[in-house]
Amino acid sequence: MKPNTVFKRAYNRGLARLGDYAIASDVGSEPSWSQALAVSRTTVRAIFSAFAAGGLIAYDGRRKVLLRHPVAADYYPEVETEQVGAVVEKQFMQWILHGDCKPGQQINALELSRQFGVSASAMRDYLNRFPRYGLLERRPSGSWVFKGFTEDFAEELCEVRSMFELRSALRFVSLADEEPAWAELSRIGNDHLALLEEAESRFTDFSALDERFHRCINDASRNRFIVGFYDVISLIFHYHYQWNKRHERERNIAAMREHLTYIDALQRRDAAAVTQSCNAHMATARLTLLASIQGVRETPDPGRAWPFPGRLASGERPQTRSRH
Amino acid sequence: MKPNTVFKRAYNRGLARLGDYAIASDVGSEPSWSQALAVSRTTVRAIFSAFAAGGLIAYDGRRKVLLRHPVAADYYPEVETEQVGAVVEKQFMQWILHGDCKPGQQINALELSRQFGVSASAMRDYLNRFPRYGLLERRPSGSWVFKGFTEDFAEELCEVRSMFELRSALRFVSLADEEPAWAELSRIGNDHLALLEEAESRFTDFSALDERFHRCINDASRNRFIVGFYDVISLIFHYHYQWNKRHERERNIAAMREHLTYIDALQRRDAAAVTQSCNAHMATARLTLLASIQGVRETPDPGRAWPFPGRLASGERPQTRSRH
DNA sequence: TTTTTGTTCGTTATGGATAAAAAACGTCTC
DNA sequence: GAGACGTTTTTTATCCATAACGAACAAAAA
Repeated sequence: MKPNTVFKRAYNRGLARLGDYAIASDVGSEPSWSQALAVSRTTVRAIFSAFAAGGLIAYDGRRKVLLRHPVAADYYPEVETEQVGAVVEKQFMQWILHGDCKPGQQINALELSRQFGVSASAMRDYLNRFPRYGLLERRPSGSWVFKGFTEDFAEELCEVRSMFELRSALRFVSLADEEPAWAELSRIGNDHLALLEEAESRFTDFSALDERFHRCINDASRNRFIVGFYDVISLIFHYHYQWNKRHERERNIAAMREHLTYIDALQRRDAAAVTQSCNAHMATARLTLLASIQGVRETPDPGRAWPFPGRLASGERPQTRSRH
Repeated sequence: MKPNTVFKRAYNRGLARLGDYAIASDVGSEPSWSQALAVSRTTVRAIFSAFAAGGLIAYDGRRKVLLRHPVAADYYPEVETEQVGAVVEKQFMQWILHGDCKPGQQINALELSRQFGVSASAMRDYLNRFPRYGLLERRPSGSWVFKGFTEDFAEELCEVRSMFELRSALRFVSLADEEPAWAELSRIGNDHLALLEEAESRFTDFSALDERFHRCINDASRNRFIVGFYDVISLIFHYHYQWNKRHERERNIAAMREHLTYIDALQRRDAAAVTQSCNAHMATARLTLLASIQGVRETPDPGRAWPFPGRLASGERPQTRSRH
């Protein structure tokens, strides 16, 4: 049956929100919470009931007054707040990128579902949604074949990416001055400068900035297929880089420099310079991705099981792979 | 539970195959039938059991001898041989294309499933597979929004199609002589000539030929994203033209002429001519699709003249996008 | 030995059940 | 009367059951 992860996640966020109120004060109406937590009022009512049962609030006629502030023990464990779909996605991407499966290999959905600890239906559901990425293919018999996160895949991905990005960038140049994209681009440029200043300490924030930048450009295409394709890029890069931290700092700094050149060309509306800087950046991204794949594929140190912790223990280094 | 449509379809094909045998002769082994009907031996055994139960064959030790030839009443109705997925797709595309559904409208999956006479699970399953076409979008709440088969959609589709097709065509030109694609292109060219000869009577066959031609070109890209994108094109065109037979003959003849020019340019490996003929054809295809959409959406005026010339009338600008 | 058949087991496609969540609809209060 | 609340109705997420289908294997026949 349907899991109440929506409730639990909203409940946790609701606990945090209780901190904004003083003891004995009214915490506000159900609709306002519905809006704030982005869930239906039905769920808000369930949360309030739980708050009341836990002695956090008390009903006083129509008012709901805060009795005490929440403590750590009030929260649901993080792990219980994940949707099955998200769990499957995470596990599946790990399975793919960790690379126990060879290109062309048939996928046993049932065994995978057991391995991931989800039902066969959930697995099927996920696989159904996945094939648009071109990594999976459906056999006529109904089973699935993993096409492989190969160099070919990366090459083809990058080829289309380059086409789309250049097209979008050139269209960006012809946007009217009052388009909000210009302001966003300007902000992104400033954020690059700020991040470069602190590159030593905060360079991992680059990933989010990178996505923001390229989405900003791709959005200018006003083409749902181009914009949608960036979801694939985003997914692949997101997961891939998560397991390839090698030379991350140098890589990111170089990418930021390229971005700045690129942004400058856009702002000058210099089509030739945009073309050049865009192509240059795409070429770098391609090389990075390819190198990254080889890094995963090569020398799989068999002595080391992949240390997928359910949750990283504190003090544990996040996501390093010592074989690099 | 799982429907036995595979069995029924194979059974019908098996009945037809029984006609090849003489009364009282051995109809052959299970493996040979498994191969011929492209189903597993398990299914063949089920079919043979049904044949025996229906008095069509009799087991004589290890031999299976034909008792009588099948008659019309032996066949399962065609309708029962369709997979649920196929039924949903057909109904859904029909609903979209002639439908009263407006762009941006929320889709009620449960009601649709009732309307189509399938289970909610099947509907959900289908919707999960569908969104890659960019026509549907998932709301965070889990429901679906129909983005609309609008002119914008068609424009964006055609834009990407043009990019991909040109890229593929230019790569086609650089294929080595011994690549089988050249032979296929040559056959396709001949089939065009043959079809033009009989255009009066067989012009509906053009649809299949058109797909074969463009797939042949797109395959040259050797890029799974480009090749995969043609599935979207194919689906849209397939279903759309099915309900827009207006001016079909003129449309098809014009397209075939353009194809022949295009093919000739490819065979001469003349990149400039390829670029020109490809772009011209893409522009025509775009106009055809747009007109076709308007034909569905607007008052279907059967008397109206075909509003798009096979070749662009002089002075008409190709590929204008009024919103830029 | 090679092919065919009987049998068993594992996997997939679909429908159905159920609790969660959202939406809709009144009623009530300030 | 606008917004808040209580209640009912509808829709969704997930799991499960089951028959269909496929694949592998052993025994039997050619």
